[in-house]
Amino acid sequence: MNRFLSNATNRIDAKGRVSVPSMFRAVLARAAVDELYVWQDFVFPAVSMAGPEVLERFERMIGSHDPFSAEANRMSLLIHGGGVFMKLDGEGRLLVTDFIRDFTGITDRVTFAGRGDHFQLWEPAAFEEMQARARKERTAIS
Amino acid sequence: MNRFLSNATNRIDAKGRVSVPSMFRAVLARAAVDELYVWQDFVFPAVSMAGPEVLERFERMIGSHDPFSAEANRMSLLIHGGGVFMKLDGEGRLLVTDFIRDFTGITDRVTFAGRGDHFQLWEPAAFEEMQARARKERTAIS
DNA sequence: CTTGTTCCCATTGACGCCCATGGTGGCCCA
DNA sequence: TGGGCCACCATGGGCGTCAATGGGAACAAG
Repeated sequence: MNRFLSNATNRIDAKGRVSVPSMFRAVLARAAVDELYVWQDFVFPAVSMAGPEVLERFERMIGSHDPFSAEANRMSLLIHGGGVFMKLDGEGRLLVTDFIRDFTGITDRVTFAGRGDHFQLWEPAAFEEMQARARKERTAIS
Repeated sequence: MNRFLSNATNRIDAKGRVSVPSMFRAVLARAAVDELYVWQDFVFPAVSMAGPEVLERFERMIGSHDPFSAEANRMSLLIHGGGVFMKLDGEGRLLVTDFIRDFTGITDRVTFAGRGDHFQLWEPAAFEEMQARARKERTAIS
């Protein structure tokens, strides 16, 4: 399946690197993505990653607004100002930068969470708590 | 019949595997499912399994919301972040991962419970208790 | 020169794939 | 109807491969 699914928690090593779960790397490889667009989530204290086509989608969304509107400005601020490009090393690891740490509260462990067309990096406890809350607040799904 | 019915309890072996009851495997085979969508139930401490079409049903449900809404985000957190794909081994067994254990409390035995269009994995005692409670609280069916 | 970053290589444990065994129930045949 | 044979299911374990992790050394940046 060609989606980002499930969650897994990996350790950050002494150099600040963490392995991206192989399942996610497989999805990226299938889409021939080697440079990741990374942005700070708009709702949760998590950092999201996906191929560059997501950035393009965001930009088209901005483009559909009046470029001088406050709305378009806010969007650009989040999408461009709150985003970076990153690449994985030869072993499929990424460097957990301050950009990621400050926004998520991640220290020594990272929870990767699939979100369909992208995946996210969470501080493990924050992810647990948010998922539990989502389960409670859910309006009937099935 | 092409439904998941009845329940059975199997032992987890030293490598953390457990046989899926042949009755359930037969239903999967008839539906030509070889990759299972597995999700953490939204109500009970059980994980559910079914073919990928269930995930697609969930995703259509998300798709009917504004993709940036908190509601859509919560749903995705459960459906994508709380779901995995799994496959059975050549003997029809599945690996009981931490993803399953942590959520269900399963340790060395698994109760499989048919639920019509899907089936669930329970910690045996939790299943007993929940079934007993359902029997009490049932509102007249017929 | 010092610090942080990237590219390699090493290790260990987990997982996938394969084959083996025992036990139970069903089926056939006498 | 009883006995025995056979098939299938649940379970156990070997072994090769790959993922996750650790660390060295070359390299670039300040």
